[in-house]
Amino acid sequence: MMKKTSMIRDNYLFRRLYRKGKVQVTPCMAIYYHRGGKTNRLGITTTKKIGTAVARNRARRVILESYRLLEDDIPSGWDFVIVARSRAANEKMQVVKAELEGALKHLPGRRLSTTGSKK
RNA sequence: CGAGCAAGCAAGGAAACGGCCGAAGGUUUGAUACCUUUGGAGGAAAGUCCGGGCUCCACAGGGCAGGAUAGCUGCUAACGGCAGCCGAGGGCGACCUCAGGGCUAGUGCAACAGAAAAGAACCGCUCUUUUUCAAGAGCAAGGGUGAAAAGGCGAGGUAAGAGCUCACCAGAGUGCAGGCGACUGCACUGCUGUGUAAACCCUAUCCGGAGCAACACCAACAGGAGGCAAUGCGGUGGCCCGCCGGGCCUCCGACAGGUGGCUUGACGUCCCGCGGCGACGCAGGACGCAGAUAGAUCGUUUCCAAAUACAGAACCCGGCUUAUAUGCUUGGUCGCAUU
RNA sequence: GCGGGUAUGGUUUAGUGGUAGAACAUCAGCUUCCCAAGCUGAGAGUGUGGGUUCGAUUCCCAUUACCCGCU
Repeated sequence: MMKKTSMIRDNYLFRRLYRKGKVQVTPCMAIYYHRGGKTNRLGITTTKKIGTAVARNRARRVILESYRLLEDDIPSGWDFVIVARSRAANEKMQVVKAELEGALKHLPGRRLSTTGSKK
């Protein structure tokens, strides 16, 4: 069933992902991902560049909801940090969800094959 | 009907499915997880410009320095806020705006132009002497400069002039009357060197410092090197005193987790009564009550013509300022038309 | 959340009420066969909106943007 999304809260985890993780960039966000524990963990960063507190809250909510709807289809064992870009606050939730889905489609293939070549 | 003025309100709603945070209750567990019920952002939550509560430092003490305010009377816990009134300015008017004390306490500044920017005389005017040039005396009306020129304007007066005299006007002083007061009215006195205090300053009143990352508690921790020192160091803040504490500073290293504070309070909304022009005060009743800690109110679909602006509590409250789509309400004013 | 600061030509900066100055850069001319360097000259600026004042970069208020410190 729907289980609770576990969140990344500690700063050192964010720093590790920024340093060691791989990046996938879409118009609305930048996704950092790295191998983690048994369950998937998610962190969301909304910087002041996005806008006011209302815009930051909306970007965070939209990304969290997109992730929540896709969570069952994502292979486990990854940590994610999603950095919202300035368009995320204005887009509808379906757009963000489609972008996230498209970006994470690479994950299983990347996990099976050992090729680390970036596109 | 048009234009304009003032005051005020709302700040989407409904349904279905799914999701987030808190509280209470229940089941369960080694941690916890699940279920039910219930509550869950704003008029500015914003900017942090003022004021207060609260906490710690001596329950806050003395002095200096510094800062804030600036018509009067009140309201308030307090205020730089608000109300009423006074004065000045603007508008035909409804009404609006004003840091609105003191340059006859002192000091300073007033570029350029101009004779002169504060106890003024360049061009001038008049009289006397003199053939003339010029010299002496008197005057401040006229000229031009400037943002500002020695009260304004007219008449009398004079050698020429001048508040020298007079009427009106502006200001100042004195007296009387009214008002709690700011101030207003009347009379008298020729009393009249400008502006600037958002220049220094003076006067009056007020202000101790820091801020919930305050502060308190629990858990954990490891110390080493160098330097200074009882006329010293810290609490304590710009300085001195006073009080309290007890060695202090620099570098390297280690730790850097949790709980409380945390929301019931000068509380808000509605109804009603009394006092007050009003701000507001007093009294009664009913209802309501976010408390997170990477930080919660949303996502999708449908309907309502459309629902979209500015924007998200972070210790709390009273103001101010700034941003704001759309839709309304009420009361004055002016103009036109009709009766 | 709390506290503090800055804004001046394209860039780095002076300027304590009276015409806003300098350096580098840009442009034009001279010099050179050409370029560079050098010399001469020109253009270009007070974040925004109000207020005080005769007059504001300067003083006061508001606002915008940016920067810094405190876990």
